[in-house]
Amino acid sequence: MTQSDRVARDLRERVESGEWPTGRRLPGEHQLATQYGVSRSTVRTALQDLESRGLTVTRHGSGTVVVATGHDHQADIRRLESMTETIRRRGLEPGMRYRSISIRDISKEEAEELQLSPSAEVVEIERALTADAEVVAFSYDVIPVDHLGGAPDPSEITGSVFALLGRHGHHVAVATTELHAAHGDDIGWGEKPEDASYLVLAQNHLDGEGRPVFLSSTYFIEGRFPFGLVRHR
Amino acid sequence: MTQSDRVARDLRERVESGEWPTGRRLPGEHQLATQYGVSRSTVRTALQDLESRGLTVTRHGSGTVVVATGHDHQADIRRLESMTETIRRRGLEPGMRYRSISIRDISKEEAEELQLSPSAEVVEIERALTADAEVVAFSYDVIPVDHLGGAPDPSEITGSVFALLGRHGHHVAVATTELHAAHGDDIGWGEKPEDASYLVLAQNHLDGEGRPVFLSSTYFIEGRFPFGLVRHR
DNA sequence: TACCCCTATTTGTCTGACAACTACGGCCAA
DNA sequence: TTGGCCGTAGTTGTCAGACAAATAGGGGTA
Repeated sequence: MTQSDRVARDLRERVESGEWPTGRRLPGEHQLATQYGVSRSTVRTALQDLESRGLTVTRHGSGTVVVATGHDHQADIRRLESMTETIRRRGLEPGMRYRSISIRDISKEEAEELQLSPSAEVVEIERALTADAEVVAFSYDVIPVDHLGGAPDPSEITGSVFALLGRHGHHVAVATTELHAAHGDDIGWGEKPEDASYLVLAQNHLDGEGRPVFLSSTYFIEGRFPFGLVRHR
Repeated sequence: MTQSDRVARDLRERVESGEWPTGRRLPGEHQLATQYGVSRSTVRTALQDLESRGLTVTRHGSGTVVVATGHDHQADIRRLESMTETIRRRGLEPGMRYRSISIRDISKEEAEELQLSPSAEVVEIERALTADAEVVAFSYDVIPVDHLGGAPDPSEITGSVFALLGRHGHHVAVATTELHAAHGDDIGWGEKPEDASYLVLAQNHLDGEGRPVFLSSTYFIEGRFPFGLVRHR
């Protein structure tokens, strides 16, 4: 956690709290620097973070104005975090219902995406994600057995896959994601809405050096988990 | 277009071209600065741009490593641009088929989102977006009449809504977006796939000072227009 | 009223320096 | 041999001060 991270986080919270409403100009960089007791370059780094999130727009000679105060009740789809974190952030109690944990041979496509030998083995986890005991998504995770130090004990697999892999030294940094929409009775299991639509996130999770860590496909039940983002030029 | 923008664009192109494959470390900031003939702070600004797009990860004391070379055939959903630009960027010929252009009273929800009086009037445009003559999405745009300087001549409404509003002094800077999934026969019209799923972008476009400019809901036919992004911590 | 110009303010860039962190190799002891 | 400690070189983070470039606003003039 660097200085500019701290300043950026504080500024984000102040913007999201509405201290400066939409359209208002923020104090100048020099003023913010003296207020926070840091240099102007540190403030500039923090302000670039806000702009990259689409909260502000900075223009040469003019200043930094707030264009969006952020979306409290929506999950920012650009932000990568475990589903557990995302649900808890919204004030709900996360939970999971496992359907199956199995070990099988890797498929050809998976081997290519994970940059593994076609003879490798993977753990496939099928589970439903719940928020306050209501199912919000169905998730299929594909984890190389080698990344877990051999065939795992099923009892070891609880909670966040991020945390599980972190215990084995694989720390997820980014995820390349494809967005899709789907519907049909062949999606999900158990109690689920009639004729639901699903927002699908097909993801390949990478560590800090770009090495593939694991794959996941998550089917969010439409209406139960709004996703939002701020797009910008 | 600033110096750091130029450096950032060039670095992006080099990363996307595969000059440094995934996992490779970029040259140090000092080296890049001398190569580009700019200061290190300018290079840092450019590198922060790459990181904010999820292409790289920079760590204190270690360096900047490429974690994703970018997705050529996918549209980056974080990037706000007109559909015309997005389609052309993929090497396809964009087109539009208008279904209706009508003027009606604003709804209560729309008035709130656009921060307008409940008695204002809006132009509603229904149209299909095509790429190489194939329909890829159905779009519903809602534009305040006042932003067009009074009731528009229907012949004036051609091409990008962004360009249309730009001619009237309203320049879109960001868009707050909700993501949804949908399906059903009541979506779209004319020739369309049987029982298709749709990825829905419900957007509120804002200008450089955070003022609402116009609303749009776009229904992308699943499979015809892949959206991607890089999520990161 | 419209236009121009000047000025104060603000962001963009530069230079040089030091602090903080990381990776790596060598060394030593078990 | 193996494991851990330590020093060193290289890298990013932060600092200070300065000037360049762009913008916004006020005042004067035609």
